[in-house]
Amino acid sequence: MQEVAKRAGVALSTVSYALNGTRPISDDTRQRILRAMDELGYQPHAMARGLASKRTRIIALLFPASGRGLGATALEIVTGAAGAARAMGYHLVVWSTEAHGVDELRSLLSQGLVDGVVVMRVRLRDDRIDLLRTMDVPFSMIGRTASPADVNFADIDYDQTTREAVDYLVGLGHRKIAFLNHSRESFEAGYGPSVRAAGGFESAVRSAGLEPIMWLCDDAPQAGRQALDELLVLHPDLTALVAMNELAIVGVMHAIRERGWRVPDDLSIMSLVSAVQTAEMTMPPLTAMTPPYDELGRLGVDVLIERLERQAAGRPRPLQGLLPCRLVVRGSTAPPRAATATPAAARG
Amino acid sequence: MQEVAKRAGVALSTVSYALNGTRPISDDTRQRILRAMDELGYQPHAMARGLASKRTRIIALLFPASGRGLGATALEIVTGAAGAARAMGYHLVVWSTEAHGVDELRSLLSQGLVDGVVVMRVRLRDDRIDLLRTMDVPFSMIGRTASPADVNFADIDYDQTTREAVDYLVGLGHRKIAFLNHSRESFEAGYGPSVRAAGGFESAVRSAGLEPIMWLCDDAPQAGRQALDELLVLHPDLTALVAMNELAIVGVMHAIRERGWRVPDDLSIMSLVSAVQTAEMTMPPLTAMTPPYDELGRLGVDVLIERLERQAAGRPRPLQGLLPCRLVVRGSTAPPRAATATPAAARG
DNA sequence: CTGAAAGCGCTAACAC
DNA sequence: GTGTTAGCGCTTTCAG
Repeated sequence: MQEVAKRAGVALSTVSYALNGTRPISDDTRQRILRAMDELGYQPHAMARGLASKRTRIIALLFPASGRGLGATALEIVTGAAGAARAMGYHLVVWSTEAHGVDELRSLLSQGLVDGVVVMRVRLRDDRIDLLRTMDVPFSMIGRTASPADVNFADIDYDQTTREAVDYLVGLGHRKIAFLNHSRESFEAGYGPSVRAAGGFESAVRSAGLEPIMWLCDDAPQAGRQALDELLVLHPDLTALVAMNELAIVGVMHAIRERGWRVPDDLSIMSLVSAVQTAEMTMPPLTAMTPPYDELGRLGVDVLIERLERQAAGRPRPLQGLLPCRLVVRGSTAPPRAATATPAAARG
Repeated sequence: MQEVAKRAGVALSTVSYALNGTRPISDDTRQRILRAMDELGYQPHAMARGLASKRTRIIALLFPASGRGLGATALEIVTGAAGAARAMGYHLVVWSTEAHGVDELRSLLSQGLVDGVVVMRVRLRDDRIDLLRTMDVPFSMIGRTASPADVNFADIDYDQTTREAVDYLVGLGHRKIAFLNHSRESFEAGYGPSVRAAGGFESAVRSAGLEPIMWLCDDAPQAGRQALDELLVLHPDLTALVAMNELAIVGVMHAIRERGWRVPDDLSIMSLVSAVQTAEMTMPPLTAMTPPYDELGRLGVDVLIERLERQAAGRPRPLQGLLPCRLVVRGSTAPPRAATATPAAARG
């Protein structure tokens, strides 16, 4: 740094100011400094900066170690988060502390390595969030706790997403649409996605003048099969199904085939929050509301850094971003058959 | 730290030595120090340690930003790597520099933030590896370049994995087994997995006294369909198929259904390097050789840290770990039908 | 804007 | 083992 200063013909402290923008610097001087840095291939030493400034420019991403149930999903979030951090001049460390619990998180935080934390996969009641609050560590969430009023977060707009899915099906002419939600446990536990999607479904269906049909279903092929059978007993005139559960959909589609029906001719299927990769693993590929997971990761980091840099003094109001899923039409949806004929009769 | 020393009744430097194990310390003293640290809730400051010791205890994971083609896979590697790093007292930062290229990587490395790098998804010829070599940054690879002789790496044992798959099918009684490999381009480019799997297939099949049938196929349902049709023209008595390509398998299975055949009765299907999540997305779920991706990530970190800590002076010899996939039998494989009847005739 | 200087919290060398 | 001390490479304050 001394060398840079010398080469640019300025004081060492001026170089520092130019680097952090801590103090205004004339454009001419800044250019000279930047050139000097370039010529010498100078890169500020991250640790020294961190030690001196008490701002490490490192943030942590807390993610679930469990893995199952969120393969491609979580990766996209990580990718998006890493990209956003990088773009803002931050580094992203990953901490998968779910296994080791809150104590480990506490000790990690005490090391002073990170300026803030992005918490993935928050639960409605979340120890990690409580800890972050009491330790007064800046953080943002991807997802929401039960009471996120004063916190920066990024989440999927489940309500809006479900509405759009229903609207699309209604637009195709469907009048009898069922919603296969997550499991009963998660719904009754108040799990955000389940609850908000249910709300969106009901209001969208009602405003189309239809009757809401919701079914709770575990995420397994066998559960999906059974759900379809039961649904068709109660509503034999069903023409479309919206589902939150990818593995359940596999079962549903198989059950449909066994009846001699076809997707989408006899029943349209729509996957609700489904990553590209899984939507294309079925035959036909699934029309889906695809979540912008990378943007979600990006936004999670953005709101944290916003909090870090601009909300340092006086907290204006939390930044909360809701991202809707994007409709991707593939092969599993179509207008319903003529209402007069049942599928079996129609083909028979 | 001063406080810890005071409370334990020792010198500040002794606390430091106890912390890093830089110098032998009596058990009694160590216990007193540890207790004092515990009581005061002391945590060493990561950045200060890093600055003073020139060892940051942070390593970077370089991963492909591209995302597609490796959803759940890559996540498991990240998870495994993060866990291993954590267990060894390291932090893991993620750098997805593929987009920004080698220049960005260079500047990242110059910041002195990391002690070493784990490179994911290495290509046969890889700029990133070249850069790491010239900058003399310790690194390990997950996967292999063309000439990995002197480097620490962790990779899947494709050869062994393919052998085991073939052996399993031969054990079931199959005598006519085809191998659906990756695309022609990747095979001809010498892409490691394609080439090594092909080698394993050929040698396993030959040692069972059978004829190797390999087909190159893009990773898309349509390509899979076509491949199956073509294969069955040339080898109508095929009873089993081993495939590297998950999306191609989707097409294969669909083509089989359209012929009125069933999996596994008329044709056994085996997925070669298939994550759990995708293997369970089909009906029937796929018997697969499942890669231990989390262990791969873990091992990648382990061999890097080994290099960092023990190979500091005098490089004994590189640590190179090959992990075989694990056979998971699901519903897509079975003994072949009696060889005398073709499937169609058998059912007709 | 300059130049000098005091840390940031630790490591590691030194003399004892 | 102890106690002391000189940095690590930067930020930031201070007087000019």
